[in-house]
Formats: sequence, C-alpha cells, structure tokens
Amino acid sequence: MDYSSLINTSLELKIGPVRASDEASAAPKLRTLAANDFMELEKKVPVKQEEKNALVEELNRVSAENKKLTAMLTTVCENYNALRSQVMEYMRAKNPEMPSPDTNSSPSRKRKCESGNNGAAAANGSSESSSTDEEESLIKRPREEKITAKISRVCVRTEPSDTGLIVKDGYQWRKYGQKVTRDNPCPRAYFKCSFAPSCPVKKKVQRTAEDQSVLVATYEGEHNHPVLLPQADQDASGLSPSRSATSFGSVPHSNPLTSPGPSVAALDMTKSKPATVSKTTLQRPKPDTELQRLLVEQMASSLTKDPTFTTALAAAISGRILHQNPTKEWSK
DNA sequence: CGCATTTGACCCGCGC
DNA sequence: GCGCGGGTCAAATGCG
Repeated sequence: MDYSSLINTSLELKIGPVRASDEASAAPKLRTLAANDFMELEKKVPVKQEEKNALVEELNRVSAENKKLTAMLTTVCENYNALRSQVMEYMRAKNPEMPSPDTNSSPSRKRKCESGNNGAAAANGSSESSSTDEEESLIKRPREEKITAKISRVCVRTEPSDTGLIVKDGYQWRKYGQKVTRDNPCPRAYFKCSFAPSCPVKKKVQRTAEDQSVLVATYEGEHNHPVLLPQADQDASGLSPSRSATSFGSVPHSNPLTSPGPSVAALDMTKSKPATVSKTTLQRPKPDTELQRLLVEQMASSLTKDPTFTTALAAAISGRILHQNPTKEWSK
C-alpha cells in the first residue's frame, strides 16, 4: 500500500485553519501571508530592497528545504509500509492460523497471559502445552505487532475548567484505573470498552503537560463491534458522568485543537494507514483531503504550540533581519 | 440493589 | 538484586 500517495506529508506550515478547498493554494497563501506580514513590518521598519530580496531568497531556500524534507518523509513512509507488509507476510507464512490482526486481538496483558490459565488468552494457548522457543517467539512477535499496529492517538481540546478525563468517541468505556505518571503531573485514566465483554480495546486518557486543556486519548486495539451511538446523541446518552462533559460535537465550547473543523484531531503516530485515522476520528468517513488537512493542521498545531519552535522561529527571523541590517536600529 | 467509579495495593518489565 | 514506574486488580464507595 502506498500511503504516501494518500497522505500529503508536506510540512508546509499553516497557522490557523485552512479549509480543504484552500489546500491547493496553501503554499502560495503562506507566501502571501508572509509577504503581507513583511509589508506590515516594512511600514514600521524601513527595509531596503536588497533586504527584501534576501528575505525572499531565504523564503525560497526554506521552501526548497521543506520540499526536501517532504520527500524524505515520503521515503520513510514508503520504507515503513514496505517493511510492515513484509513482516505481515512473514508472519502469515510462518503461522497461517495466526488470527488476523484485525480480529480476536487480546489486550497487551503481560501478567495473566504468561502465568494465568484462565481467560480468553489462556483458552487460545491451552493446546500449546509443548510449545518450543520458536513458537514462543512467534507468539510474542505477533503480539508486539498487534500492539504497535493498533495504537492510535486522538487529541481533544476541552474547557480549561473541565477537569474530567472523558473523551466521548461513541463507545462506552469503563474506567478501571488511574495513575499519575512521572512525566506528567496530570493523572492518566485507564478505560476498557464495556460495550462488548469481548471487546479488547483499551483507552488511556491524559492531559498534556504543556496545555492541560488538551486531552490525549491513546487507543489500543480495535473494536470488534460497531460504534455504540450516533454522534449527536452522545451528550444526552448519560453514558458518562455529567461532570465531565467533553463532548465532541454537541458542546459548542469544546474547542478542537484547530477550529473550525472536526472536534477531534487525530494524530496516529504508529500507523500511516488512512483508514485508522478515519476510525480514530469517530468512524466518520473522511475524504482524503480532509485527512490531509487534519494531518497538516496537527503538524502545524504541534509546531506552533511548541514554545521552543516559536522562539527559535522568532529568533531566526529577527536574527536574519538584524543580520541584514546590523547597524540600523528598530525605528522608534 | 446493581453498576460504575475510585483508589490503594500489587504485579511485572526494565534499567542500573 | 533492587528500585522505579507503568499498568492492572479488586475492595470500598458512590449514585441512580
């Protein structure tokens, strides 16, 4: 599969939302935007023609670099996809009865899978009392594959006053644990899908350390049942405690990371499969352009939210201007 | 009363 | 071997 053809991996940054119809002209708009900014700047600071030329040159250089990075990213995606399909083929060739990663996936339990004799995992492995090392490695590796292949992340911006850790995504979840992790003072909540007892999907929800109004939901596994509720009904469903109403669509104040647009910005770090992205975005089928927009918005959002990036960007721009005009001071 | 949530204890992998 | 940290369990608690 050539995902790179489906996902635009361009790193052309856009600050603020850009509609899907604008995508084709996004890069020219960026340049126009930058040009407009410099025009504004020029009103305040006298800029020589050669400085403008230098800036334009710099812009072109950065654009070329962007193209190069895009090409590299595309190559990486292609290599990853090729490797992934090879691994999958190898697994199937080695163990034809291996369940498909899309079905019958067991959660990433380590404790009970190895020691326990009860439960679905034990039932699957009950006939393997004389398993060899090779077989064990085969058992372990598909599990790793499953885990890495089915983890997806969804970022949701919520009300700053909202302290709940509920991310409504159309499924019914049962909270089974909460933990404060080392790298983040905000507690992480652990959920299991409670709609179907056999559903192996788990969800971790945690606020980001940088922006505590942003919830990051990490999904593990895939649902083996359809989505529970239509989007519009979720708020009234009463499935989740009312104190944590972080609805996707029906609460007007629940801002997405990048508004306007869908309330959930999917950031699938482990899969480049577009289908998964659409799945993490609430089973709503999205055209490729929308996926691209989501990805690009996510990238831009991540970069613009990163204080180090914005600082470095500001320093680079101001440094460039000062470097071009070292003797001239900013006009009063 | 039944179900979901809370929360401290426990388990296990990993790094030193 | 030991400590740390993430993940899970299960008794206690709350709520409708």
